[in-house]
Amino acid sequence: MAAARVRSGGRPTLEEVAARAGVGRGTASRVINGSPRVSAQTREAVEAAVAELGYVPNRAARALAGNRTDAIALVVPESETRFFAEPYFSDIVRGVGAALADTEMQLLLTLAGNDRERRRLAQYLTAHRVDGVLLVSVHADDPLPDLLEQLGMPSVISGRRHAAETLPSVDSDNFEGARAAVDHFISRGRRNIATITGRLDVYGAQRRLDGYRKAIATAGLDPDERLIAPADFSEEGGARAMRELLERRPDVDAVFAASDVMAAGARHVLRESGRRIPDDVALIGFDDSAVARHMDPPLTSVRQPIEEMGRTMTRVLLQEIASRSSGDAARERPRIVLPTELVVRESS
Amino acid sequence: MAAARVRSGGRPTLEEVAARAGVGRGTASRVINGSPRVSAQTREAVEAAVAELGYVPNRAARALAGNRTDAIALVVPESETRFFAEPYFSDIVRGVGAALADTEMQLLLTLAGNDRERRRLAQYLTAHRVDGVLLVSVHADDPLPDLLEQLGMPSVISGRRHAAETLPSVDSDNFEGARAAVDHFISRGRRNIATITGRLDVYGAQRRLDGYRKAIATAGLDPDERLIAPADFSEEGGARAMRELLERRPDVDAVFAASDVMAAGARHVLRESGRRIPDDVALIGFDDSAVARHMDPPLTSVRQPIEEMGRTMTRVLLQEIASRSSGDAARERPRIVLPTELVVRESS
DNA sequence: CGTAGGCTTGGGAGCGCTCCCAAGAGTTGT
DNA sequence: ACAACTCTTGGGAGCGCTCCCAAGCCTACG
Repeated sequence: MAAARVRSGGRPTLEEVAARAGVGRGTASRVINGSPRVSAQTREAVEAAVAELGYVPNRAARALAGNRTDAIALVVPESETRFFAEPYFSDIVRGVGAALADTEMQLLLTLAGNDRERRRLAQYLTAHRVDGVLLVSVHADDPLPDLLEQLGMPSVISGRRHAAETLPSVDSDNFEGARAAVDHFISRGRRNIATITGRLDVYGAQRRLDGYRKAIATAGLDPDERLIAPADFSEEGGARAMRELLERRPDVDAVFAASDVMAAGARHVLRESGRRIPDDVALIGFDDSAVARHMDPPLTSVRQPIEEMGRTMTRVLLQEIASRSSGDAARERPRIVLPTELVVRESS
Repeated sequence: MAAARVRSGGRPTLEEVAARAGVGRGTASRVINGSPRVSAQTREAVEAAVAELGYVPNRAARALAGNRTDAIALVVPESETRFFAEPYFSDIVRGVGAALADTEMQLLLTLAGNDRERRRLAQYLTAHRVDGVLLVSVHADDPLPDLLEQLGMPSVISGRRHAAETLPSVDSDNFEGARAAVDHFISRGRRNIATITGRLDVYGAQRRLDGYRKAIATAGLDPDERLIAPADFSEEGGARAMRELLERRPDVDAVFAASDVMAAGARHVLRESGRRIPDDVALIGFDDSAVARHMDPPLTSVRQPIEEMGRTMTRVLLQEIASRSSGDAARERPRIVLPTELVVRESS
């Protein structure tokens, strides 16, 4: 009878498991936490009791007694949720989820708005709510990372804020991705290669521009600054930048846009100007999002391993947490860069 | 000095706040939880102490003592994460986040895989991990909803499993959305209107088909079953269905696809067959996703208020939780349906 | 045969908070 | 002047678990 398994409305406690197994509370705890200091026989008895009672440890009690929460937070800037909506968000989450699957860790999702809110957030996160924090899509002047660092909260950042990032970070190889895109143009005979950049206060956007420049220089092409149009990652910004480009260098025959969405804006302007893609102007984007696959013609794009970034960030964070609690104070701060990949479609 | 604010490595406790304010622990607790049974003067003193010490209540202790967690879980079927990736996931999350913003509630993200995993999940969720559950994108035969219901866990489901949904639910008006799409075709003079359906074991897909049928019937058009092609929400399925349609009724002049992704597949086939959109065949999708905006030509689509669904689900859940704890056992199960909207673009 | 040391084991203390009872203070009514 | 209430307040008990100390048993060694 099911009723025999539970006391009045409650779920079984450790105490009950211990009683059922005929051992003490401490011993039962040891078994459940996988301590080696238990005899095989006792372990079996406790495990049987756990199974029979359907015992699941009470997280709150554990957290209170053990001074940890077995939870990590994924902090997403609210303003950019839509912006990064595309596959980004769900892919990151899938990666994080995968890395957490075999763990007891829970994932807390936190949408943080403005800077004031983020400052308060640091307080809350530190007040024993989570064991660690995953920071996604952080701006150069975000106060949160530094606050968390000061408060001693294990944290990992996706991308970086700048070249000298102090937090453990997991980034994709924006530089090489951009370079591969431009090299691809060059290998197909393009010579007047332009780029539309993202907001250059975002480190990744800067790196993409660096990669573009490097490829142009390596190929011995003329590094004309008029071929570089700054934008802001938006479709409209991409369109505007493309118009400038056409005006300054009507002979442009290839455009590397630092995001698929900007490429979509550029495509629109190119069409309006009567140019064919890829015949007259080749086009490459960045992100390999759904937009790229469904564009007409399908857009060649630089793929970032988003899901793997999520997985890697999580692994790094778990290590960070583990090393923190085992007292190795002076751990190396990992700074991981994952490779990007050029997905060639019909726009180039 | 910052060090003066904290004891050896720890954060301030209620006890310390009480001492600082010169009151008892119970009184401090009352102030922090907004009980009215405190004098204005005392309240002020405690609030000052809270501010000075930067006190933040310890969640674990609260959860343990209060037998609640102040957290709700958002359960997302892992297999469909990619499928529903589009705006869906992030929009739902944004809605949920917005509804939770003024609350102390935390959002737990749970990716659940297969049925076995979901069964275990019910155990875990019930073991005092969360106060309530938000179920997103649930199949008709998912064991989780019933389990949660049996276990007495407050839950809200997005969409429904079938017409006789027993859980509180928030759905969009699939029926009217489909009807509006078909009416739009009719008002523009289309007569041979086909539909590509989603998996019909998904209630929403069934309702979209019902709406299509209703519109056809109301307009007095010939309800030819050959104009109905079943698919599975995938791009490839959409393409296959479109091929069948063209074979059975080459004179088709309008297609309502039950998802944008299927519409993209259909578009491909229509192009291949030499038909122009919308001149020869008009096309409407469902979801109003990024794919729709970037398709060529931009796709007319039925927009669902996803973010609002997230917000509403959350509100309903919070009410459910509140009523549960205040003991109104026999509460009405809300079943909310939010309106959809036809976003007209160039494909129709 | 005595003692040191290794394994297991039981259970006390305590994590920080909420709940609730009882006591003190102040009011009102008779 | 006293009983009957109401409003505040303090603090004990206890939520379920982990940590850790001490005790009980054995085995091994001098």
